[in-house]
Amino acid sequence: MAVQNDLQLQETHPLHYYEVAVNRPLFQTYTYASFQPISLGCRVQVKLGHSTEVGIVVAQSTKAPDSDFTITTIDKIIDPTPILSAEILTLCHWGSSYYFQPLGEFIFTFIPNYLKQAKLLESLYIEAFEITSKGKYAKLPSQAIKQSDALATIQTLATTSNSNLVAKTTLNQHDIKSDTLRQLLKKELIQKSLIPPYAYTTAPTQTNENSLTLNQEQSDAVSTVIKNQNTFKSILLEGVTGSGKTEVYLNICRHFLNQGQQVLLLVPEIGLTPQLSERLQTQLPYPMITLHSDLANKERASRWLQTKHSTSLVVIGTRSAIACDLPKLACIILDEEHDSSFKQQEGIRYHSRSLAIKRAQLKSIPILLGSATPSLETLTNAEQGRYQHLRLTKRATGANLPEIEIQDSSRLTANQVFTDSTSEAIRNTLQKQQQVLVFINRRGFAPTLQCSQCHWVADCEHCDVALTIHKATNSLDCHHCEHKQPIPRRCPSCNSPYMSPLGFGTERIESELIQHFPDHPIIRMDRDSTQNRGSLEKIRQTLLEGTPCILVGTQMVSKGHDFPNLTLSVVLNCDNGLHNQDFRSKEHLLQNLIQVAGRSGRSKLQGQVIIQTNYPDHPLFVHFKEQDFPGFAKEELTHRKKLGLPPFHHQAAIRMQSLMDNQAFQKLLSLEKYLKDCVYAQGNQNLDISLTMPAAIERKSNWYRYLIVVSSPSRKHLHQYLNIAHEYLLKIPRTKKLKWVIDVDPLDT
DNA sequence: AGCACGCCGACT
DNA sequence: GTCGGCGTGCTC
Repeated sequence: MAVQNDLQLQETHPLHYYEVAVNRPLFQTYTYASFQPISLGCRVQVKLGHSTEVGIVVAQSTKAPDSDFTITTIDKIIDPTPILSAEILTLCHWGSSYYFQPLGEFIFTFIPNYLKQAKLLESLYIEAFEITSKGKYAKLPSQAIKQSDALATIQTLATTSNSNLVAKTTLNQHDIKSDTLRQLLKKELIQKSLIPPYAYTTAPTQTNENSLTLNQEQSDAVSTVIKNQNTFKSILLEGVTGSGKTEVYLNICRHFLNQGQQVLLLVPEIGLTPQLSERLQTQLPYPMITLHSDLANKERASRWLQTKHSTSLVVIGTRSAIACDLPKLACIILDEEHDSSFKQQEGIRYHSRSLAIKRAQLKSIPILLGSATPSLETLTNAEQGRYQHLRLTKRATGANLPEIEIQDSSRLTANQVFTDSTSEAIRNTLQKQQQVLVFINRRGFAPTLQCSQCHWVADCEHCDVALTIHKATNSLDCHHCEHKQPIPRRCPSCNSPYMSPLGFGTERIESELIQHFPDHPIIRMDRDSTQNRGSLEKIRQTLLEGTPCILVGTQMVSKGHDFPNLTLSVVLNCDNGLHNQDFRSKEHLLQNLIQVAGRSGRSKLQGQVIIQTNYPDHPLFVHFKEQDFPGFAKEELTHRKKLGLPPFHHQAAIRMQSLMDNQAFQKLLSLEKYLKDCVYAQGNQNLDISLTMPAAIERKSNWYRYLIVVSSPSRKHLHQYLNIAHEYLLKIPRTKKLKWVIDVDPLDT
């Protein structure tokens, strides 16, 4: 072992060794030397291979490396103070090994893009001062008026704000000169830190504490969480739509904030509506930070760095906010815990719910999982006593359950959208000056373009899917890759001019509605219509005004919004959720339907829900009509238990894809054989290894995709075998033509 | 993931 | 003879 730099000059300084993780798919960390001690969690710049990388110091090396390679020194220490706390580092270590993701990449998924470069945060950080313990009781000579004034000012500002740290700019505004501060620093009466600017914490605003009085169930929920203060405890809050979960969250937040502590509120991707943050903001006289995906880079970084500097703080964020630094974290709340957007499906795969629970455990704090329709995993955890199960059974707002009607759509012709009775209901609602929601989980005009003569269908040339017709752009778009093409005039197969759209998407529903209800505004809300910044907000404002109108949209309409004058929800085309091969599709469909139903009649007005289906007798609708999610869950769980499916068996998918159709399949086959041999050799009956099979869409962007599903009732056994599989996979290099990934707790197999 | 190295085939 | 495509292996 040798150190590259000149040791002679540095001899008096001890050499430190650190493990550094970089943002690359490497399943190990690398050891670097430093003449200066560095805190764990700081960013550093290091040479790796032939390039320069930003890395995170994740550990102190326990031993000086004994092999014969040359250790290089760290080029530069980027951060004066860690950007990741020890707690977050521990969480990332756990997550990285639980999910079989490279530590560096895992850590970097939580770091804002702005901080992924080596740029020092000079533009972001500002100087701040706080009084030292020595400074608190210091007696200054009577002629040092400026210094004692300065101390007094810092003291006052510190007590009126929520932090001991007072920004230098603030002090300058109070006529305190830099020179005075320097003298106080020299006497160690104050100390200096670099902190991110405070501009992004919303200042405590006007208090509006005339909160609604809670009913018994609600206040029980609040007190259960408070009672478990400083204890690791998972609590499921199962509250029917409108039962006032938000009030519960609010009161929990208020309690902990009053104590000068912090609360982390995680919400689904599109659930982070201004509505929710406004509500919390006006009800809690404390600062709040929201972290969502479409913030400008710099602003996001600024907010992210800010969270650790403010006591009495609520952070509201999506998935990745689980790893923001909150030293005074007292409680985690995971709203809509069943929502699948908490699971990252691309790139680094992890589930925020699992990380949140792990974090609560590491920190010994309670975690509240809220939902009207809990995931069967969470329900089972509650059932088996691992989580406490609380229920909110009463609609707190006083609104009644919506009237639910299942309409048989099997006799409609191919070009008919609504049954007569549905049209009638829409007309009536508009006549009553109320609003209608039409929900269809498919964007575009129609999902297929077909030749009426020879039944040729326009398929994507890169994927095994049909192209979607988009009238707005007058093109055929693939929803699985970037491919777009013009709509052909004639059939490329038989030259017939009769090409017709098959099926319905939001665009087509919109145009149908415009024909049928020309006197009312039709508003479309899907990914295509909300691409511009602010367009979502504009739609929301229109709906809040209460003008009678029809809102047509995908999934995105069903989350988080609260429009008091919306009284009718119509659900179209949910039938593939009934018969999908994915075992979770029924669970997800019912969760979705109940959520959509919850959109109508949220105020005093009676709500109404119409489902149009070709299978009106499907048992799922019986549960839906009675809003009986627990009943459904019970049946479904019996079924899952019988089949050895989650949550009774834990699963992992080993996914492999290649640009050549055979490669990934062949390599997976040999892994399958290897794993089966291992299981056989050890005589383990506790593990099930599936056959190598094609993914639901076998070819996507020209990648041929296959998977093996490994499952076991024992988490320990599953991971034991995943470790074996992982060892094997590490010998198969991931190249430009072949990729693999282990997907622990997959949501789609 | 980058990047270099090295092996092969093509082309002034 | 050399330019460059791509498969392979390494990064403290």
